[in-house]
Amino acid sequence: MPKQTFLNLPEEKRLAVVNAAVDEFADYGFEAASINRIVAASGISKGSFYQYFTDKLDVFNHLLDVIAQEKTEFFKDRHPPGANLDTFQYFRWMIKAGMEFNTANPRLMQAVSRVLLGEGLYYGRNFEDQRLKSTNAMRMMLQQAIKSGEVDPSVDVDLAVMIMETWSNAISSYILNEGMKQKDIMKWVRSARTQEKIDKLLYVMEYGLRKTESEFISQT
Amino acid sequence: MPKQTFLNLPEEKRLAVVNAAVDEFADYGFEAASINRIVAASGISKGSFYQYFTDKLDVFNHLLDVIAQEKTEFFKDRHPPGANLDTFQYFRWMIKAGMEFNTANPRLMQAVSRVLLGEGLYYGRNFEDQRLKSTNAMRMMLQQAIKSGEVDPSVDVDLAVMIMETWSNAISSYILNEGMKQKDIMKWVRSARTQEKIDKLLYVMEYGLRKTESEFISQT
Amino acid sequence: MPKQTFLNLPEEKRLAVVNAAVDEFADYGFEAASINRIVAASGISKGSFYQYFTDKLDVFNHLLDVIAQEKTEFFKDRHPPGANLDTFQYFRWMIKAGMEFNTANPRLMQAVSRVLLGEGLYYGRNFEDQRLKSTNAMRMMLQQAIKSGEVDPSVDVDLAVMIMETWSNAISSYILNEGMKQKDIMKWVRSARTQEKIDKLLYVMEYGLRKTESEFISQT
Amino acid sequence: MPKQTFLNLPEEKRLAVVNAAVDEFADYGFEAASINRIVAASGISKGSFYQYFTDKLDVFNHLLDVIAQEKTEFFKDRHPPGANLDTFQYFRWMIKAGMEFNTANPRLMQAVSRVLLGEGLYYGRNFEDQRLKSTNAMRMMLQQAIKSGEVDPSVDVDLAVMIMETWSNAISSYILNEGMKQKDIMKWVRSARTQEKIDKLLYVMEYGLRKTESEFISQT
DNA sequence: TATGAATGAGCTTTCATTCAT
DNA sequence: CATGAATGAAAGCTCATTCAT
Repeated sequence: MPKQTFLNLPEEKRLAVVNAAVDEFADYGFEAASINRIVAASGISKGSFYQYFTDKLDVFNHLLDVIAQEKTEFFKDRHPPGANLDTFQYFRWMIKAGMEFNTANPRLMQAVSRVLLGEGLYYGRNFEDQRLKSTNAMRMMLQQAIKSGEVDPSVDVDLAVMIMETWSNAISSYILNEGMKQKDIMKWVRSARTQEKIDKLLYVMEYGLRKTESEFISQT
Repeated sequence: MPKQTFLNLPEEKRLAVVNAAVDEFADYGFEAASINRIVAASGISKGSFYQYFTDKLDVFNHLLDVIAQEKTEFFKDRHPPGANLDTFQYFRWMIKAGMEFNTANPRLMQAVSRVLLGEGLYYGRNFEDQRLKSTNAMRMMLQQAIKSGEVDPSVDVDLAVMIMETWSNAISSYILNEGMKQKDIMKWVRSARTQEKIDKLLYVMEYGLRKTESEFISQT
Repeated sequence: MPKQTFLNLPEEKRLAVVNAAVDEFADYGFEAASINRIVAASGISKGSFYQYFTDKLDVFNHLLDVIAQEKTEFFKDRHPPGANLDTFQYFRWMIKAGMEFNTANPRLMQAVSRVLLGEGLYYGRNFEDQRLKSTNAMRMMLQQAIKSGEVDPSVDVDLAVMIMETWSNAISSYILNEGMKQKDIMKWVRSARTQEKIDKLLYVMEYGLRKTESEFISQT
Repeated sequence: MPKQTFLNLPEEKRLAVVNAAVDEFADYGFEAASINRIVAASGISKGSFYQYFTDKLDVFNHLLDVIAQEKTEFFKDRHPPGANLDTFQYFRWMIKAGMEFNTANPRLMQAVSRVLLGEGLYYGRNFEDQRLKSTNAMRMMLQQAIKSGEVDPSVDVDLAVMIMETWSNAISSYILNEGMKQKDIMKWVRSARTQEKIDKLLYVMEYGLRKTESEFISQT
């Protein structure tokens, strides 16, 4: 939650700061990120930094806000292909849309996921809210699917969420790690070969879960 | 590879240093870990530290050695239950044994996995060897299983390895993150509820992969 | 090239830093010079030092700049006595003016020449430019003298430059080393006895070179 | 003056220490030379070092002793070519013999001359004795030449010695600096081109002094 | 509101020297 | 005699943060 002074800034300046922060967190992680380097790269003064943000965590939190805004913008005109998707079809669409989003903002997502997943902050002190928000979405998605009869009500929702979360994170990491090595990440992601690999990964999860729906993930 | 001076140390002192390093890396990650704090916590002088190790990376590498030693010791009397395990049964045993090992050395594993997985070092500059060694073991396990007819030869080995690696890391993280919140981690891991959760996770992967053997992960 | 922050400093403070650096380099040479001692002697904080300069080499480079400025100032009102000097008369004037300059800034010159000549930096990695600029000036002086017919064209320019450089350095060292032992260095330099000694040294070079023009330093 | 324990050492070990010290002083100068590196390179223990020498200065002093010994050995079978050399012929022979000596022990001479000339120790606190011994030799050479009628008694002996010292140092530096860049320093020194250059340098001095003998360096 | 100089604690690393074995 | 572990001071340098302008 940056201070109002930052939000009043002209967009150009604000973007310079955000980009510098993204590069810094992507390259160094949270603990090793240097405010000195961020202000040097943004072209703002050190004094200004402390009038925009209270500390390092505050800048990082702003990146989460930026993602939220970008996501809203990104998904404004993007809807699931049809209304009769079952839960797995919907999840598959969600993952692929997420991939597109990551691909459109690779450094931003790299920065944030490095910190959240990599540095343990995700499961740690801060950001628990952030994570709960995300898993709650999945949980609600599943619960609604159960309610509407799409999914077997005996499924252990918590466990299914954990699997989906793991799967989603793994695919994200794969895209960002491998993709950053490519010349044209967008082209690489959309290539038949990459899409096929992702498809297979999703099928593994889907059939694993389908099988388990009745036999293994039933409540006990 | 710490210097000989360290290896000559009385065990008590050596353990003090290792424990301090474990705590430091577990709490701060690699980049933010402070040698100052390590020496303060070990009760050795800063000069001594640099007679034991060449630098921060050297201490960390020693933790990997310690794990290797502990693993050798741990698995000395622990063998797969029976000789006729199929690959998935073997992987299940491997994961469970790994869980037991992690549970016996939670801080050590937390420190190392935080750095390797979390800080991008694993997929980055250093430690690529370390990772390849681990994935190669899985790949060989699968290949041998295919050769011996246990597993459908149409399986895409690379993809299956990636899934197993993801699964294995996810379970490790789950155990370490959730387990560290418990009063008695050992009791928690061995509880029926936790074991059941892990079983289910493994079944999801197993049935996902089995199904895919013929239909999805076939070579194209 | 110190940072702008240093150049913005009030003169008093800037001089304190420069003087401290001069003393440090004069007393310890480049490698053994301690930034800790410089900041202690200047009364600035260690943090400030690194806001003024990037590193030790940067401070030292600034001393070269200071010399350049001082020289400009010093030679503003000092011109060769007459227009019809032959090359040796000009070189003699140059050396004597240089002596006066050294005498006016003895510690500064001592610091710089100790590092440049003494520590091998002059002939080594850094500062090669600095040296070439100086020898090139001598070379051009000679070449122009040859072109204008003042000096025998058969003179080996490179060798003559080497001699003049050696001579010039030797006289500088003599003045600085012997002069620093005197109570009043200015008085000592201007004394008839010292001036006579310098004159004789210069005559030795001059007659040596004149003689060699035709017989010894001819191109072969 | 190393302790007796060092002198009792087997030659092999003694040489290892001397060579390590030579390399260290040649590469880093006196102030920046590291005893740590010397002991590491010699293969002796740090404790032993302090049983051989009292401190850094002590090792360096030993190098001067080594030079003295080597010189004695070197000049045992080397005598001036004939008995009727005038002073300048003798000086010329001396310089050339010195060059041969330097060429035979380039690193040793480089180490010592870097420290003595370069680091100001020569003219500074220590080593004044060393320098006086060397200039006294020249002074006696000149005085004896005057006494025997070879040289004009009106020569200012002090000044002539200063010139010869400067010349000698300059030639030494030239040989060591340029020579170390060559593949085969011995071959380079003995090449016609190098010898000619040295000859010319010496002629400049010689004719300069001869001219001055009667006219400029006469006592006043 | 913007600035950027100032700061001292902290960083990793190397140092010369001692001393118990 | 030989050893090498131990040590604290000091090295060069970066840090997050404050505050007067």
